[in-house]
Amino acid sequence: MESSSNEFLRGTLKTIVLKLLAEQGRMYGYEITQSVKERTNGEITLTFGALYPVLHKLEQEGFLLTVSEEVDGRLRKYYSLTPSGNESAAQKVSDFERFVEAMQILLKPNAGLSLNPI
Amino acid sequence: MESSSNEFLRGTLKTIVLKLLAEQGRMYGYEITQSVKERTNGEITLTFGALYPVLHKLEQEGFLLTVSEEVDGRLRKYYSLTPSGNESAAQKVSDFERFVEAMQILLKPNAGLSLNPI
DNA sequence: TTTTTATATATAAAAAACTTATATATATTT
DNA sequence: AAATATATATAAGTTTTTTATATATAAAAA
Repeated sequence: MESSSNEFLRGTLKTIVLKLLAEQGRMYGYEITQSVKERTNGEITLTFGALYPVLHKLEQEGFLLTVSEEVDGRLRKYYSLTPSGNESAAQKVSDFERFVEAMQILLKPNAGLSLNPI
Repeated sequence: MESSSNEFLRGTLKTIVLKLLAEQGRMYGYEITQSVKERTNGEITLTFGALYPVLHKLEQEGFLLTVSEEVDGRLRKYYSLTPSGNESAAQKVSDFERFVEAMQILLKPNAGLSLNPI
């Protein structure tokens, strides 16, 4: 099964959200999912069930501010970073880069691996 | 708090274990934790509470075989890959590489980020 | 000689994260 | 009129991971 959902996404959701907001200034939930999908050509897909709890948690932690606006009769909730949210964004991105470097050490091509052995 | 434990490790545990076994042939649990710690200079640390359930799950799924051996009066449980475990290892490593590429698109340096703003 | 550290596996309880399903509602397209 | 796209959100359930605990031997240090 495992659907199209990516197991590696676990633990990176906050990082993605913080970084996008740092870059874009403000975004609403639906916009975040669409942006991630488009920019990664569908490779990474955020589900609403995962995204909204993360947004609420980040807000609780003091990393996000929200402003609700009515657009075309629908309510939109814009999220933007607080100063500590901005710090956290930069920190998490650099933490992720370090983690990936460590993973590359472990996963670099070596003996023993072959997807299609003869 | 968040200890030394890495949030990004979530979702990559199976991949690490499968890849190490693909490379080393066979390893025991303790050896896996030590190997990961040494090779990543302490950047990635696997806890036993996380590792053993993963090993047992991979065994259940038919990816691992175990052989117990007594060494110096202590019991050691060696894990090695089945053919499908070997396939899974290669698959997961390449899935991870794809995921990282997608993440790099999202996290690449752009406007809005500064860890130490003036 | 006793305690601590290193080696070695494992489970249980609890917390956290994530998936899947569901609810609600408007606007646009077919 | 129905389906699709836009928009936010919660609840139930599952999975994953953390933290704590249990057990045991060997070697090193105090």
